[in-house]
Amino acid sequence: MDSCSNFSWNNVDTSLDLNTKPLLRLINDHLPKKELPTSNFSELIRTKNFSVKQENGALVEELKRVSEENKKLTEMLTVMCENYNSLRSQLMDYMNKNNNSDNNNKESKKRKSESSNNNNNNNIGMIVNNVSESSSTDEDQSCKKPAREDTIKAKISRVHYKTEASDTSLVVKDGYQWRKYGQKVTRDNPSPRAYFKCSFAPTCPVKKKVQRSVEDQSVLVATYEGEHNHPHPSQMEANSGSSRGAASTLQGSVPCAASLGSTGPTITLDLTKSNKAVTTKELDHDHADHHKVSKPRNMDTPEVRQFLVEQMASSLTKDPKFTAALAAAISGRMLQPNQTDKW
DNA sequence: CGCCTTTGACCGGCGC
DNA sequence: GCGCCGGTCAAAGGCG
Repeated sequence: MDSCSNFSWNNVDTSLDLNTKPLLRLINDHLPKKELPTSNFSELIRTKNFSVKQENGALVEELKRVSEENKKLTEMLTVMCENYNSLRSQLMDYMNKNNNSDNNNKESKKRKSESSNNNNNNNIGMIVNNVSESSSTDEDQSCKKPAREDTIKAKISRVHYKTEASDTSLVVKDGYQWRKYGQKVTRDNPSPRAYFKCSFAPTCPVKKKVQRSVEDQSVLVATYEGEHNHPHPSQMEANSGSSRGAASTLQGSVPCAASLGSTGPTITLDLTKSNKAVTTKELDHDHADHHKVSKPRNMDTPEVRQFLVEQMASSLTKDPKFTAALAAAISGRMLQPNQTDKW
């Protein structure tokens, strides 16, 4: 959240303007009309004067009541906006403190064994601090992950993959080729954690850990460490003459999508359908060199479209600029009902 | 035969 | 120093 998201509701006229115009129209409709024949005016005065005055008075009273209600609502909105701003500032302070403490923890806890791997990632220059609701286990471990002193921590991104609950494998089809080198049952999570290295290792230092979420067993939490120093397999194939440009668009975006959101890198991919649609057998027919690579053949499927739409919607809703602009637009619409035809 | 997964052993950091 | 724990290694076996 940056200054752009510092949307000040106080700058917006929170007056609700509760349909006072229709009310005035209603009053005018009940008021004596100019075109009344003057000859009948005195008679009309006698017959209708009392009822009109009575109705007029009632409408004026209602107008006063609505105005008071409008004022109260405006005050309530003002209070809410003030509370919102104060809460937001408190949240910002809290997050800043957490980030500082996390960085301190990461620097204090270090293991020698992986320092060399991190050397290869210094050029990445991107630290991802995840605030994920379903990955407290990894959260704790991320504090223990190695971080070289006076160097930038390796890029760590976490991706949530939605899979079928019946799918017991810890295979995440992210398009890259992985070699499993270990599996452990951790203390905080009864589900085993699988350790993968990129098949291009030791050239490529990227590792990933895959573990089912404690809260939702159908969600696979994949934690990526480092960044691939080689092209995405689908991109390699595209470069080598394969005419599947759309495939690289999607698949290459998966690891990178973690940095899409400005508020947090964690994304969730629903692979429930794609798991059925894409099998390794299909891929074997295409390229034996990448026989375990997940590679959707038809990138124009409804699932892919939905995924792209969700990704775009997710990135938009996570963008504070967008939400602020949306809030301002809605406020403007509420305050300017005459311009509704422009929507 | 080569590559992969499995799985028990081992390593190293950390807390007590 | 010891035990716990997460992470890694490497031998054995499976598979195409």
